[in-house]
Amino acid sequence: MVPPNGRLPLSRERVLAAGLALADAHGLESLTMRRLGEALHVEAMSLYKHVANKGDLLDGMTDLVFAEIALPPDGAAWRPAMRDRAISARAALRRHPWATALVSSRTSPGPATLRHHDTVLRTLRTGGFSVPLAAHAFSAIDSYVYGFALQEATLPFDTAEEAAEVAQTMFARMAADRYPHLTELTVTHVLQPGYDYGAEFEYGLDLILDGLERALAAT
Amino acid sequence: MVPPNGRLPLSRERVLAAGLALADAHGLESLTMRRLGEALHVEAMSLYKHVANKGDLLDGMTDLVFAEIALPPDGAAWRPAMRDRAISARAALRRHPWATALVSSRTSPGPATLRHHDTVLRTLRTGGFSVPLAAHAFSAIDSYVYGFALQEATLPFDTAEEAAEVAQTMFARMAADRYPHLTELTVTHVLQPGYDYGAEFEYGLDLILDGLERALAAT
DNA sequence: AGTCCTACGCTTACAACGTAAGCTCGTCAA
DNA sequence: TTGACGAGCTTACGTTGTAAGCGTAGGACT
Repeated sequence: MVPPNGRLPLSRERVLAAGLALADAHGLESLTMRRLGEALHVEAMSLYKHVANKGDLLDGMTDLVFAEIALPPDGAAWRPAMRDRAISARAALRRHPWATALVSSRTSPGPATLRHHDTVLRTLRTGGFSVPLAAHAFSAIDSYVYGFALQEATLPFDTAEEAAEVAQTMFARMAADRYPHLTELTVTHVLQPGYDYGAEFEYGLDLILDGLERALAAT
Repeated sequence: MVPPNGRLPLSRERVLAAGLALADAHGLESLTMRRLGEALHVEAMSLYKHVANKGDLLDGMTDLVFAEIALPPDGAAWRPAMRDRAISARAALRRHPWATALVSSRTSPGPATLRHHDTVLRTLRTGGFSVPLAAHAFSAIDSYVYGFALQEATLPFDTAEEAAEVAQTMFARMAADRYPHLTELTVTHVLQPGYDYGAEFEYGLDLILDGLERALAAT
């Protein structure tokens, strides 16, 4: 099993994991076949023995991210289940910001992705949702989660200090009084100590869950 | 003004517009500097007289898409204003599917983008929203719109017939009974004649607006 | 009229990318 | 012992973004 020469052999899993690590560390744009090979102490072309092409690599990485999302246990109540899964999904997309952009460009879902969606639907259906209402719920929640992750990934800062710095240079460039309300929001809210954009997530999520609960009750 | 030789001169506007047209017609991945030059009957390097680099080009194109979104008129009631603008935004992102992915990778907003955001905030504030509640509303609606557009852009089909075809090959590959609820949803709902994923958009949107209205009333 | 400057488009060149084609060589079954 | 197989390597090609510098036409000024 273990080869007598020093290094353990490549495998699809090792390639995907290394790709994920590289994208996490230095961004998706710096994930090239040559650099990925380097990280694995292998020539670029050797990767093609385990991955059909770069698209296949990205598909596999995307599926790995989906596999990190916690799935609701069998028989869980729909509302906490949806809430937990949405929070878990956002956390996964936040750990791997490049993945949000990939979701849009890669069209063929992997097994973890399919399993994920199927479990969500099961939870809704056993929670009393009709098929059309389950479709509504699924679409609304997923759109919100992806969209939030997309915006979060776009923010060019992670900490409050960085935010302040960015806002500073932004306003310097844009003549603050041309966008008075944007300025107001930034100065009196976003730049306040303790502000955390991530906290917005649960507010909007609960807005949607409230609405779905009402819609379900009206059935 | 008009040069004596045949062709009218390049300009940043012409370059951006041609880029947008090319991306619309053949997808973002086929937008290369050489092809863009060809479309304008110019060599690739000439474009750099009007655009700093490809990133600048993409930023400009993104801002053009934002400029297509209808802004609420002064003094409009917040709820119809938010509704119309969300619908208009989705329509613009649907016309230019590549733009949704760009929003995530491009960090520096253009003037149309800033103006757009500022107008939205103005409408909310004059509608009675406090700054924090306006932030909540802004974040929730925008996340939903982008997320929906992202999912819509991912769908590998445009018409119901194409959808049926795609579903067919997908299920053939994935052993239908491994994902029973996904199968149920697809067969009894998505593949029904007249199904239109786009219709889901307004359902989720109204869910959010209902919630915001309630939150505002509770102030 | 002659001179110069400035824009703008063109040419050439290069490093980095994804990947096709074919090679090498260690491992193991027969 | 042999022969096949498969993982990793080498080489090579076309395409990409863009740096550097050239040519030239038109307008401004003397």
